[in-house]
Amino acid sequence: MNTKELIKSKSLKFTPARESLLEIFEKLSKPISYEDIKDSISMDKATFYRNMSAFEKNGILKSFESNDKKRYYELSGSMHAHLICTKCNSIECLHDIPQELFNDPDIEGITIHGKCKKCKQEN
Amino acid sequence: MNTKELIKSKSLKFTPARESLLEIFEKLSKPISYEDIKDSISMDKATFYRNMSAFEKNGILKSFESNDKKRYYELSGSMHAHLICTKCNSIECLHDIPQELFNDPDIEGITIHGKCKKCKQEN
DNA sequence: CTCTATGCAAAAACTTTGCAGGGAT
DNA sequence: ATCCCTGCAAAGTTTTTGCATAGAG
Repeated sequence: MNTKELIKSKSLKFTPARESLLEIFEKLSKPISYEDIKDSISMDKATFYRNMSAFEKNGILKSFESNDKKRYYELSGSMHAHLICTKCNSIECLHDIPQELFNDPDIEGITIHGKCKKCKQEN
Repeated sequence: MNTKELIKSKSLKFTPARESLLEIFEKLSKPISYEDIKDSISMDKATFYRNMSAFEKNGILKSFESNDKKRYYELSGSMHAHLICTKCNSIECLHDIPQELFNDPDIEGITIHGKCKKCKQEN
């Protein structure tokens, strides 16, 4: 299903703003905050957040709050854990976390707090 | 080590504000936000946050950002995971998480996202 | 044509900072 | 007496809301 079909399948209107947002999410495939992409999208922050909200409500995206007080959004497809660096606040997707953990239907997400590779070296 | 000794061991001044804060943390032993206790402490929010910061810098407390955009603080003693409810944002300490996970010195904290007991029933 | 989406500006929610006065050691 | 701590008010940061206009279906 392409971007247009995905959007229309949720009875949402297909607009340039929404198309560009989903393309960015598919291309980067990592959690993204408004701050991360505000310079590469040409839309007001209200539009960004309202679309995030619409996408999340329709199951296209999921989101979480990081340690830097920003909300991060990502496509809701793959189940994986996140590592949030306790020093630099960077976010890394952990695709090699024991998949059994996610077999528990009660677990919707896992976040590990620790140092990222870069900050670990600098210690 | 009592409250006074703990504070002085960090070369911090022992004040009524700090004493009452640590007593609350010891009594409740769960993650606490400013909102949670603002009515039961008689101190300005600036004092609360500045003391949280001082305690955290000295290893007395640790903190994390929850899904409700509030920062939660707790005593840094025990290693346990947290369950943050994806529906009501309540926070629960999970003391029965496989302790092996915490043997990895790189793991400083674990957060599980899912429904709390109460919200699970209501589904 | 109708209803949703967008931009702009203002508000909201939580935390931090500046400054002057007060208190611990 | 010296610094650190505190309260108050103002500013900072991120996200949300109100309202008028534009655009999708």
